Amino acid sequence: MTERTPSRRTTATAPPAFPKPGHNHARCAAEALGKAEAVCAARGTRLTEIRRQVLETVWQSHVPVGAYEILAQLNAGGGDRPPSQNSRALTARGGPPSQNSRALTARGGRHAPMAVYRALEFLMDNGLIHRLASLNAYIGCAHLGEDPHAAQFLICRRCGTTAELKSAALNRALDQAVTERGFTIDSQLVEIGGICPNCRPNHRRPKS
Amino acid sequence: MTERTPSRRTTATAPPAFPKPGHNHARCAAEALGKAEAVCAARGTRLTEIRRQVLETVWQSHVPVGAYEILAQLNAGGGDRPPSQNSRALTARGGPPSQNSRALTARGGRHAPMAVYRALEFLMDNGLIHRLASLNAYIGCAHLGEDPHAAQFLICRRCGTTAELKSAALNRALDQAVTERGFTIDSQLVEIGGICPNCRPNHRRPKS
DNA sequence: TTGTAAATGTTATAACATAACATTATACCA
DNA sequence: TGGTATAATGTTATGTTATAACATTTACAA
Ligand SMILES: [Zn+2]
Ligand SMILES: [Zn+2]
Ligand SMILES: [Zn+2]
Ligand SMILES: [Zn+2]
Repeated sequence: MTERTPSRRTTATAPPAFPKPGHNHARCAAEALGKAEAVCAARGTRLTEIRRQVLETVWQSHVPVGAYEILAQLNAGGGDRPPSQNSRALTARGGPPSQNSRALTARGGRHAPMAVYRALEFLMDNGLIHRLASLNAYIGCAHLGEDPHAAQFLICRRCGTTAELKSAALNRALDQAVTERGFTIDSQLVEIGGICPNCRPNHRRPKS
Repeated sequence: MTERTPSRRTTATAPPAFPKPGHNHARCAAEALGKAEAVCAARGTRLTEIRRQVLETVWQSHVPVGAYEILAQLNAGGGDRPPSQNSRALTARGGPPSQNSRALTARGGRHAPMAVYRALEFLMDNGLIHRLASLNAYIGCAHLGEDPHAAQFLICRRCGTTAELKSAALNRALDQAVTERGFTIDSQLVEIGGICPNCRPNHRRPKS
């Protein structure tokens, strides 16, 4: 790999900045929902009410969200949820002891876990969300409308914010290292944990 | 077992071959156990009986194994190893292993899940095994004795055989792609699914 | 010996996910 | 429009993976 010289030319892809704390996230979500509609229309699949609700919940932030947390939000009244704190990626699952999930399945909420998992499956099948195996959680796809793609993720262990990376160089390196061993890739899972630029203000930036 | 003579001597970097079906795996396991002893001795940690049993179970093949499968094998007398030097009466409740895991915790097996998870935690902390997040399963570390390292895994979806890769080039590419975004890596998770050379005999080899 | 830290035992439950079948909604055609 | 096939959702139950909390035993050495 050559040295990265910060050339002024805007040749390559635009700088995919890590999601910043103050950004207009309502716009992220609105755009994502809009594109999701388009994707489903193009594919002839139906973005039903519950699927849309789950997708909205996933897009409430750039922090991955677990299936049962989605369920809780749906059952707590769906749309006008309070800006609840991230419960993942922090050391503890702070907060009051969650309700008994078995009780929820019986009666008490409007939806059972199956409803959420089915919606998540649909959204993944249609390339609208990704699952993060290291967290057992889900996040909206940052490259909607593109073909199903292998993605990499950067997960901040402090704030939980997760960015989707689509590095061609990384994919090349991966492909080469693997092919050398006679292996044929079907799927890849790349999840990088660490500290994001927002959580380490005095980080060394590639000065531009 | 078609004896494929290793015709040419490898010239360049020794290709860390994917584990072959007919290889002398008893040797893999024996070596791993031996090195594990050394590692623990060097670190001043104790490779106790149950930890050794779990490590042996993990090393029974190159296919990752789940915690509850390890538990079942332990409780089935899996490693029929004489309990040497352990005066602790093994609370000998004989009896057939139940299917129900909850029953196991109560009574019926010799160990509860906690015992296995604790052993797994110890083995991971000491760099003796890795956890595969995409499978919720565990595999012996292929680079024992080296410092705690970031590893990548190639997982055959047909035979389950999993190889540990330690590609410097891949790590470089990863590091660059991540650093460009101002991210600092703590941990990495790279799990590649696909077909291994043993399961695709007519693959194109880098014939030299 | 005896105190202490490490290890293990024990019980309970949390957290994540799927199987199986019933019911309702939707689309599409006659 | 009505019928019917399919998709979607509801419902109940259970499977699978992992951890919390506290009791007891063991190893080790002062
Ligand atoms: Zn945003
Ligand atoms: Zn952060
Ligand atoms: Zn082997
Ligand atoms: Zn294979």
